[in-house]
Amino acid sequence: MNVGNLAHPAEEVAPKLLGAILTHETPEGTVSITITETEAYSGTADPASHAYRGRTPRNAVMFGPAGHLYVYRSHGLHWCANIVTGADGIASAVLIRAGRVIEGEDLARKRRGGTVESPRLARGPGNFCQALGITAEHNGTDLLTGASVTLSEGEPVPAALIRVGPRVGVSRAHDWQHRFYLAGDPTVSAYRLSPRAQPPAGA
DNA sequence: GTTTGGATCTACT
DNA sequence: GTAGATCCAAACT
Repeated sequence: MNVGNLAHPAEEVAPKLLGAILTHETPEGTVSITITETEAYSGTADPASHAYRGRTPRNAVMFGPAGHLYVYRSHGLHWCANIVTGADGIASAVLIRAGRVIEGEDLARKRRGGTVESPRLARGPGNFCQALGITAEHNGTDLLTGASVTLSEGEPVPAALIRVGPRVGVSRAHDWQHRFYLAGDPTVSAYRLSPRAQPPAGA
């Protein structure tokens, strides 16, 4: 994974991020997680995107250059991490929904409370951030300039294992085929639709 | 200044 | 399966 690859629309970058590795180095230790599930939030035309209503102080990072980390708090409790993609000025980002811990599992489990099964350590956006130790202070971090959080290329993922599906947990445009995940991976959650999601037409 | 809604997760029934 | 926890930011009056 490199800057060139990231400077494309989120829906193009999202599948390429599968198999990539996010590493967070802290005084406590290092945790590395292979990304197994992503979701694309594509510009101001996406009703579910934070950038839908234009640039605001909170989502300003999304409008910046690719390769930065956009962290925000959801429901007052959880942190969600996005990797900003697209050219500078284009609000495009990929939400990291799930991953598999490949290094520092003990530390990740400790952050999650100590009694979490391995496949669950980084399952779900909030849990992913918790396991990796991502908080608001990492918002705006440049993943490509040697900060504590870095993005690196993992083992190539067979294209046949990459699946596309509707987005989960969003209240609008949840049927956009912008969710990408590795087929059969135990760390990928089979989440229900958001309670606020609009029911399918005709249901 | 006030209100409302949200890209979630966990626990309990 | 269902409800609750819990905080911030954007939009509106």
